[in-house]
Amino acid sequence: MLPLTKRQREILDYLNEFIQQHGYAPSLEEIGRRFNLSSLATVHKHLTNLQEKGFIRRAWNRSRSVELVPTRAGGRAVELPLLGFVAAGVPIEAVDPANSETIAVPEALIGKGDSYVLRVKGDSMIDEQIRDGDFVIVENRKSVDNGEMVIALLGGVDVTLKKFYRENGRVRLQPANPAMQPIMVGPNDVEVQGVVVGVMRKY
Amino acid sequence: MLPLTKRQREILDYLNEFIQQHGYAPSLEEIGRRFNLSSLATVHKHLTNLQEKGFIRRAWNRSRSVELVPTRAGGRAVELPLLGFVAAGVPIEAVDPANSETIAVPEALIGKGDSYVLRVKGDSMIDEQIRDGDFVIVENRKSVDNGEMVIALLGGVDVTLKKFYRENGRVRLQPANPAMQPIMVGPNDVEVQGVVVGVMRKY
DNA sequence: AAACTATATGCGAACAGAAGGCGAAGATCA
DNA sequence: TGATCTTCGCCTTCTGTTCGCATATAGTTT
Repeated sequence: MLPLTKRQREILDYLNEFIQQHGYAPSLEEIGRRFNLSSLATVHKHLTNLQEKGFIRRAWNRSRSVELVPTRAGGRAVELPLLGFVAAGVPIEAVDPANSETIAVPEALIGKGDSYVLRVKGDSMIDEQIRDGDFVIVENRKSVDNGEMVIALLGGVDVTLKKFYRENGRVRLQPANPAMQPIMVGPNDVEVQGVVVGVMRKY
Repeated sequence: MLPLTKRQREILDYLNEFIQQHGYAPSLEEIGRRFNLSSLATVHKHLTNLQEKGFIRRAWNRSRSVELVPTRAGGRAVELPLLGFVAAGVPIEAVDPANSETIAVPEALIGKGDSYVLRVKGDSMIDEQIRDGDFVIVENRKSVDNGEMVIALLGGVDVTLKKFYRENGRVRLQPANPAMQPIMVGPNDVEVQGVVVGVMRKY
């Protein structure tokens, strides 16, 4: 779908609005009146251009036969930084934040605060329906509720993806893979770097 | 994709912002004004460089024909229709397509053809890391490779989410839940309505 | 350190083609 | 028949392209 010029965009927007409002397309004369065009030829040429660029369809020589082609552009989404990988027991392979990649994430999947995205390496969370290669959206906050999935910094070194439980003054970090053991630590040995609020996967 | 200079980055960001805001690309003159460049030749050369480095596309000698090339992992997002629910053995609770909801999906998760989104009901695909409540992005195509996950129409009635295998001239529809049995049918009893190309989940 | 080279950045002017516009006449549809 | 769409020729304005020239800037070689 080719890019539009300013005028073409204005006209397309008008078509959109008109059809939305009336349920049928405007006539050439109506379009022309809206834009103070005295010649229908001008309007006709515009429609032809819009058609060639793939934004509308028209039946030949039919009144008000303009149809909008669904545009599938620009939803509400945010570009979040893709900071690197996370795996059980391995530090994040940090990417230089300056020229890091970003990835578009639907706003619906994002929490309130700052967020970023990590790519999952390995199957440590397989029983939580997170697999190798998935993108996890992480909200940057320290406060965690029991059972939430967190990015945890262990002893200042290892960064892992685990479920978080407070138990008798200690903290249990629970992998979701039956082949792996939970980790019990004191509350001071673990620092929560963020909470997983969403997951995306591409096949 | 080659690294950008400071100036090139500034200009690319401006293009991004302008297109986002107006729905069409700026003219050379507008770009020049924004950066206090008195010569269009300068702007033109910048665009040429951006194009050679692979960040934009341009049609030759066409007005406002700059297009942003989606970056590797990032890109933009698209509003796809949220058509309803899908579960094992229960038809899609179809929503009127005219005034259906939409949901923003990163372009990176979407296939080539038309796509839509369904919400998963039940845990029939739990072993494929798809759980109750997940959003699956479905590409609208009939051709399936072995092992792909499909939206299948059975006997013209039931719509289910299953993995698809061709075996000895028959078709096996495999749920990914050990508590459920695979379904064997003839190739004419099953119609593939689409292929799952992505998953999104919100906690 | 100095010389060199390639690239990026910048200017202004001349030019060519695309986009936008006009009016009139003809063609179709309902 | 009346409402609409199509086509044609011609014009103006907008916009992109090219050319020659000049100055930074960074990396390489001597």
